[in-house]
Amino acid sequence: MTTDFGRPRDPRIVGAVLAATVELLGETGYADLSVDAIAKKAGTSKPAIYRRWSSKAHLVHEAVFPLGEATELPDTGSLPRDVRAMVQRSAAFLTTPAARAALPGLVGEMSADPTLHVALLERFSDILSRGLGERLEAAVARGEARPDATATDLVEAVAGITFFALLTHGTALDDAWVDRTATLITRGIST
Amino acid sequence: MTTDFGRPRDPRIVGAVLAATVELLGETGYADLSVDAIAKKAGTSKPAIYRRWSSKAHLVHEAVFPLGEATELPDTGSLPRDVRAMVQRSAAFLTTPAARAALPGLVGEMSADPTLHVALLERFSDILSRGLGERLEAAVARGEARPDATATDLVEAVAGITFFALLTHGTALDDAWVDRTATLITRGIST
Amino acid sequence: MTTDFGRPRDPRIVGAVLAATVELLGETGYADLSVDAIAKKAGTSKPAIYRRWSSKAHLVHEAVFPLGEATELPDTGSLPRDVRAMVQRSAAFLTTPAARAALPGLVGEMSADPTLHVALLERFSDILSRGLGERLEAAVARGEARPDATATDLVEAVAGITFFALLTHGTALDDAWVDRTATLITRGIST
Amino acid sequence: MTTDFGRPRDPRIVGAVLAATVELLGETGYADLSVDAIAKKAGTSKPAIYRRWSSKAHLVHEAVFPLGEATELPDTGSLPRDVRAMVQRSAAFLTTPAARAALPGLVGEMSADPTLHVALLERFSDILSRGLGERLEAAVARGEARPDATATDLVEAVAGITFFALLTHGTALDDAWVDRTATLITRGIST
DNA sequence: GCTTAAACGAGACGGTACGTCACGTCTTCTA
DNA sequence: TAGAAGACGTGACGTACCGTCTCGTTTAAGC
Repeated sequence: MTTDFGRPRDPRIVGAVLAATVELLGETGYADLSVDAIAKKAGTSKPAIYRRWSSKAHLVHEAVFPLGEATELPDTGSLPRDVRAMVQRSAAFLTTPAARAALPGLVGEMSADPTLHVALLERFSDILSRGLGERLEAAVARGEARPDATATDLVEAVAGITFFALLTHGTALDDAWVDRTATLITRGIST
Repeated sequence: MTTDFGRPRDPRIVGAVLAATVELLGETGYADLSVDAIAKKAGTSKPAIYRRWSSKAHLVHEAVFPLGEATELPDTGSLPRDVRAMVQRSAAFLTTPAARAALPGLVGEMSADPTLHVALLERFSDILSRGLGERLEAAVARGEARPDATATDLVEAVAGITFFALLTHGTALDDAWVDRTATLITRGIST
Repeated sequence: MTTDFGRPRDPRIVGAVLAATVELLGETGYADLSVDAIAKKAGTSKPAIYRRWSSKAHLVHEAVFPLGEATELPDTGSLPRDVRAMVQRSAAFLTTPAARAALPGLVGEMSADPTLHVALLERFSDILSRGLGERLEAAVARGEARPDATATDLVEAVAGITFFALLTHGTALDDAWVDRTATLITRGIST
Repeated sequence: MTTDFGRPRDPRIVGAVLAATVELLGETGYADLSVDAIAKKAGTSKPAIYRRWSSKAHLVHEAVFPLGEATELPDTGSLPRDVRAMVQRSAAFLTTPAARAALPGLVGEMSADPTLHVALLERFSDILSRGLGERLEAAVARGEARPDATATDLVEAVAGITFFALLTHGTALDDAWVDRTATLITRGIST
């Protein structure tokens, strides 16, 4: 319940802090990322940051997975192509330097902070599965997918495999990997 | 590079510390787990612990994923049954109270400590994929699996999906989940 | 080089910490004095202490030999009385429970920390020899003291003998001791 | 109560350890002197050291102030010369590199260890005041010293002033200092 | 020559304190 | 009231040294 009185918040601070966070994540990793350092790099102060985000984890979460990142997945009219697009987006999305550095740390803090847990999963599924339900239903109607395949399972498969691959492979996830993974999942839910 | 000289390490300490770690993980979670508390509960001292493990993360990793946990997966002679057994083991294994509490934290520290990264992945793949290569080749020979399906892909699918499900679902992973997931993966690598 | 920005240091902490230090010194001695215990007793924290003093020794030094303890020695107009007053003060000063407990330990740390060395000597000579030079010159002018007697020698004699007596005698230094010592030193620098 | 059985103690160890202690004291000072380092430098082990000395302080005490160091002070037949000899010896004795490094530390541990307290004072007075009583009586008989001057006072003066000078001056105590100090003390106890 | 027992080196042990770090909050002054 | 600055309490970190103990090995004296 913000009041209309008093000095308004400096609108540039949000952007500067998010940018500084992304930069520092790329340079030093999540563990060595201190709020003091972010504040310094953003040219602002710790209280200004905590006025906007309730914890370091929430800040990082928003910096790495910005709102409005996701658009509706293009409807290709074919299940295999749809799945491939999903895997593609998932991989592209998690292999940003900042995401690579931040994700494990965020996951680590999820268990301690239910708020973050919820926020992170929502953001995730928003990005990954926007409009997925209808598309899957259509595929089932076309006879391409099994009727018992759920959107949840599909997201679980795409996100889980991508995340694990991220932890395992030192390298980026190339097109060959995307192809193989998309094939596996597509067949997994096909009739 | 152990010497034969000097007082030998007290053989009871390793066990007591690992047990204390598992207990405390169940009680308090990874973030609130202090080495002092472990030492106290195990009836030993912080230096004695740091003589054996190079960091808290290494200790937890060994406590939660004990060596020799894994045995060869039973060869059922059928790919679907083999995959189901894998998923079953993977789920059973990660839903221990200690594992649930520790895994996110460990993953978080992996990025900061390459040593831990290696150790964790080795432990993981040892437990999950012991003898998997041969089994997959046999399945290919029987015409049950696609020739281009690799053991790595399989492990990635099983471990990734399980891990992600663990983060997502608050509850345990029941038989129905195991069935659905095993089906998805089996079809995914089938001919 | 104090800034005018930021939250100012809580002015009560310095006093509370110094008082707690003196109390604990009386109770437990220098060796068993921990910074944690001081912080607890003073109702503050270790970092707050280390913000103000660079080491335990510096803190103890300031607690035991507070600034402003010394006032100008009363000018009695007679060398014997002046010297007796000095010895008196020196003895009173070093036989405080806190001083008895702390001095040997501080002396022990002087060799390791040049900063402390300087600080301790300055504090000492400030307390003992404030205004001593003029008094000695006057005594020389009156023919009571030898012209070659220096203030340094006088301080060395008073402080050294007192300190050594403190180490040697278990008991306090009584008036008889003060008399004997003052006599020795007075004669020592007399014509 | 040592038995005659068993392997006899290696006679070279005592010497090697004392020598190593003196060397290390000169190099690193008392605070940075660890028993491990002494053992290593002496080519022996910690238990072998603790078999011979009950603590680090006792070892250092014996290393720095070896028994049999003192001989009877030469009887010059004149109080001034006797006192000068005493001051001379006291200064020579405490300005060894090892003594300079060790003394403050030892004094610091005296308060915590009564055994050491006694041992140190005995060693000190043995070295400084061997045969002093008779000499002082003779001086009194000759009318050179006041009848109420005690040997204790004399030792206190010599040792105290020297010790304090040691702490204060960075430099060695030269002949001029010895002269001035001897004069002060001699007059102090003269008729 | 065999036995015995203590000394030996190496190094692990419990204990305890050290000084440092980052968190998220709070308090001052200034704009 | 927001902002920068920076101190606050909390609580854990990993390290260091103490003096003791436990190994397996060596060394002499006594039988």
